[in-house]
Amino acid sequence: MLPIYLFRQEKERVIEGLRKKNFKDLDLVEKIISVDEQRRQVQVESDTLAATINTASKKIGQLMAQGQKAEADLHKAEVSQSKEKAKEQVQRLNELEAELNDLIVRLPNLPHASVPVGKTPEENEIVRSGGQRPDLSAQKKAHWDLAAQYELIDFELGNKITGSGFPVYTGRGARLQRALISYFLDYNTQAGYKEFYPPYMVNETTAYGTGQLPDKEGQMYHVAADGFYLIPTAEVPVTNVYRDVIIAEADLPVKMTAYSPCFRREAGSYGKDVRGLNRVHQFDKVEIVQLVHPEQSYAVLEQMVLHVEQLLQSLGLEYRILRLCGGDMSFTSALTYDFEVYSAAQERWLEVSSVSNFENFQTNRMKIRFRDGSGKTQLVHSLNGSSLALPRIMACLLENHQTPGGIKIPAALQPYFGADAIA
RNA sequence: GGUGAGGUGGGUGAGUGGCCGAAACCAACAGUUUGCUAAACUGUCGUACGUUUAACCGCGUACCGCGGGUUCGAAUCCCGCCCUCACCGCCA
Repeated sequence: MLPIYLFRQEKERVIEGLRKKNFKDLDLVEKIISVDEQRRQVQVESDTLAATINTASKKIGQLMAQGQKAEADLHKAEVSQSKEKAKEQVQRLNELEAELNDLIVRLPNLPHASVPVGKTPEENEIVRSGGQRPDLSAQKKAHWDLAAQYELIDFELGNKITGSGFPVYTGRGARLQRALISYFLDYNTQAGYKEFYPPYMVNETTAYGTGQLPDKEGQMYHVAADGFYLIPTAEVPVTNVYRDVIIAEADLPVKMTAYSPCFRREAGSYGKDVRGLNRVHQFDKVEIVQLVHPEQSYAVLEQMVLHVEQLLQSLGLEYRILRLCGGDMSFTSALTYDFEVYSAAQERWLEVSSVSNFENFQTNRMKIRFRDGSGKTQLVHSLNGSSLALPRIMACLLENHQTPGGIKIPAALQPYFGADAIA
């Protein structure tokens, strides 16, 4: 959520940013400013009254100690009266604070200056592309056909055991999953990311911290009996590692990576583009997260993009990098780069990674701070990205590296997979 | 699931109604001393909101797991909840 000082000091910038993000309800900004003013006014009154009660109470204590009971009783009566009023004010203050919070939480993050203006995915900006489009003139099968042919993934079995969107990987398909996870994690730890193996269920506070709650409640699986949520991405538990922590400036940047399965209900997205591995309810992903000094976050974002790009290159896949336009960005992001890989058999681009700078939008909520040179606490900036999401990578590996004689495995993966082809 | 113990500042831990935002020790930071390091000594050392300010300082308020209650006054007493630890039971 946006820090309140932005509204007081940079109202115009807030409005301009919201507009770029295609946010409609701009009246909220004025409402927030007005509620904030009320809140401060009430706090001044409330604090003043509390101060007089506190001094009076101390006075009573002294009088009692001196045995001046009658005098003390006089003050007691006074305090009793003020107390009721004080209670009302505290209640009013709490109401205003809650109202303010409810309002601010509804506003998305402000986009960075480099974010293109636009409303739809068509208006995203292609930053660059790379890799080679394969020649599939000899054979061009979609990944679900290849998966069936080599018995790598059993979608029907997933239906039987759980339901649609829960594929079962078998044999060399399962092995390839494991190989990808290990490869990605090793690649990240070699770049200095500390590996985490987080819980796959989180409590409400944690889900709130990264912004899944209160809005995206319907997107997560909920374990009602215990009040837990299945994580939609490792970003949720991993970023929350530092919730309520003041990090020493010398310890920045904090670099973390984690593999986890991701659970997404994908409510409302049935029917379209869901064939095979294109969209599933449970999938695997390796995530990278960084907590950095505010002045460094955009340089770090570029580093992370390069990091993911090189990983993609090592898999021999054709890719392109998009800078998302204001209307297509996520609620929490200030700048997002999407990575898409070309699915040669389906002849379409599939998103396999999304790398974002959230600035202090997440850390404001989670109170992740550092102490700067002058001893003051400041919010750090948080960033994250996928490196990478497995199902679509798997789909593109199968499709793009297929030959009539089998599926070639990229050299970087071979040590993990234990063979150079699936034949 | 059962029984018991407990949640206090970065850590250990004292504090059973006012002199407590909180002792002491450790850690950390700054300085003195020192050929360097270490040791010793001195000092600083929670967070948030508000107020004021160019900014600091200062001042006010709140916070001793969370939420209520009693009282003029609560870390301290009462009630509810959450969590942690130990042991037993069950189990991978």
